Amino acid sequence: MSTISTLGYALLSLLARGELSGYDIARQMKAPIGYFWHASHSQIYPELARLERDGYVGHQVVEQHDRPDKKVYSLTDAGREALRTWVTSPLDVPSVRDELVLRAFSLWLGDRREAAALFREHERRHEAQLEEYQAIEAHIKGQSARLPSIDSPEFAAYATLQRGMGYERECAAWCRWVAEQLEGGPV
Amino acid sequence: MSTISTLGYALLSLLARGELSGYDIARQMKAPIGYFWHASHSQIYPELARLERDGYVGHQVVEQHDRPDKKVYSLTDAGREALRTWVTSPLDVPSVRDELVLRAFSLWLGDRREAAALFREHERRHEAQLEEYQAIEAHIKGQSARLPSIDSPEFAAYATLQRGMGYERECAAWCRWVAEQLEGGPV
DNA sequence: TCCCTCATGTAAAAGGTTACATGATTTA
DNA sequence: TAAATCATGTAACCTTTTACATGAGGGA
Repeated sequence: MSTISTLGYALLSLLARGELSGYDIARQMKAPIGYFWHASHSQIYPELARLERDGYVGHQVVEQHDRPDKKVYSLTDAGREALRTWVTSPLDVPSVRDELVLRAFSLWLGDRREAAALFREHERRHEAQLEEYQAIEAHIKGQSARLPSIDSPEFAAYATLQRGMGYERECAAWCRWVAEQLEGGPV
Repeated sequence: MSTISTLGYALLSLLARGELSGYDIARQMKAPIGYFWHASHSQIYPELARLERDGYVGHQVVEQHDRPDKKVYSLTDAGREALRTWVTSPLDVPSVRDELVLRAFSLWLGDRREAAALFREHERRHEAQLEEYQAIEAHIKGQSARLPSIDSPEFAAYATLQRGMGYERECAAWCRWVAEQLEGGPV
């Protein structure tokens, strides 16, 4: 049944929660999962075709009168099984690529004020993203006092949200610390 | 003078601290900068050739008797200037790709115990990496009571180290939280 | 009338990983 | 004798980004 790329699993992950068209998937790739695995439609459409060819998904054409017809994809049993075993299979820690950290490594060469402005701006952006996540969390907590069951897709989404909040909080804190050093240091 | 890729700037960042051969750079790409921008020798050698063609670096052949001769690269004025302006130029927040978070999104499908084991293992790895960073920090702090000057390459390296520690701490904490949820939840 | 949303694709280019290729010296 | 280190490269492949391409319907 040939191997599936990580992108392929990302698509299966979304389809495991319900039927979606390629266009729907492209939209879902913005939040919350897209913050940890982004893909654009030019990657999604060919990957769906590949998954279908290999028997992991199937599709039905849904005719629409006021808008273009669409292909609605759903998981096959093989697709669901592949996804299930992938979740707990061995995984190496990923190699991170963050250009801002790379720039920090050459901070001593750049203009002090410009550098401070850059880090302050990134601090702001990470804080804005954090607030977005916190609003989603508030919405979830508003619906029920306790966390969703561990076996539910809702808990899984909540877990990725927690990671998102932790990530943004840490990025913002680091940017702030760097900016403070740049602003407070000797002239 | 044509554009430089992020990888190119990564190489310039290292050369700004001193002359290095391609082989040296490949080794440096393991720590501390490599944790935020990795590259293997098959990328490094062609990129150095490109940077030289475009006038950002130059090289001298150093003959050695007991080991192979090497090409030692150094920055040109143009290379140093390009690096300097790059540090503070506008930058979009990067899109993150983390397969473990992607897997968490499908946690509800997988075996509970296997999932807990996976997250415990990643917790351990991130903690091990954190300890490695802390050892480097201890070494730096052992040399001098106060932080290195903001204008120094040492401060810049210290700043990336801080980011590394924050990153690993946050990853480990999240993995631990997920594992605890999986282990403590109802059967 | 112009732009946005819905909807699906292809193609070219850039970036990154893995494998191929060579060869001397040192260490276990 | 086998493996690791030093040293430099190329080639094939996979992934990702950006641009090209089309077309209907709705709202400002």
